[in-house]
Amino acid sequence: MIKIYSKNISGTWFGVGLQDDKILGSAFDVSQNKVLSNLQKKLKSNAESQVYSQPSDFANQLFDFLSELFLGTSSPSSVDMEMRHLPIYTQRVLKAVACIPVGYVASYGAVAELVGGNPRAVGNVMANNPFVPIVPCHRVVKSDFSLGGYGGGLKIKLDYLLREKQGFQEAKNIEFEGKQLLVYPVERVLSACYLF
DNA sequence: TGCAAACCATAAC
DNA sequence: GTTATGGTTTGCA
Repeated sequence: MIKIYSKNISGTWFGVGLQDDKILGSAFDVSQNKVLSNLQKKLKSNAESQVYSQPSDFANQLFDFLSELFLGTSSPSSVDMEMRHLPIYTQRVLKAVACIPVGYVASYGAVAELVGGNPRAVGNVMANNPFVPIVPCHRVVKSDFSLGGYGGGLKIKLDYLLREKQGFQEAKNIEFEGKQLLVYPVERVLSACYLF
């Protein structure tokens, strides 16, 4: 049985789907209904789910973590995400994107080079990301540093990146499964945005 | 700039 | 099996 919880933290609704204390999916939105329907859509469709009005202790811990992620004050650390039911490729993309640090962005193409496949395939995974914002899909942008797309709308994506701005200057490499991924400071995206 | 074509994993039929 | 669909990229006019 999948347990679904939701909670409002300073104006934003967060939701999680849990199974045996592992996260099956998470979401956020300004509307509670949207969070819930979003979540139901993303969870394993075969299993039954139940929506609870009061968060469990464990769910509350997660919500605190989610809101820190949302504010840009925490890194996507090691929460137990249940993704074994997802296609292998999807899992690889999600794990790779989870490695992009706060304050940096990577392009769809760069991620594709890292895990195989092509940029559109990466975009597809992002579009169906079950673990927002734990897997920071907002940190994946187009190769020309324009935003690309975002499930909740581009404004949400931009706001997110603004909050995460750290003042980094240089691009750097991060490591994933022995390979390198080149990530750029968020500022690169923002300066591209201010042009219009 | 703008457009067309290639790209490739998924989900839906 | 086959097809349609992208949160892309690249090249070329």
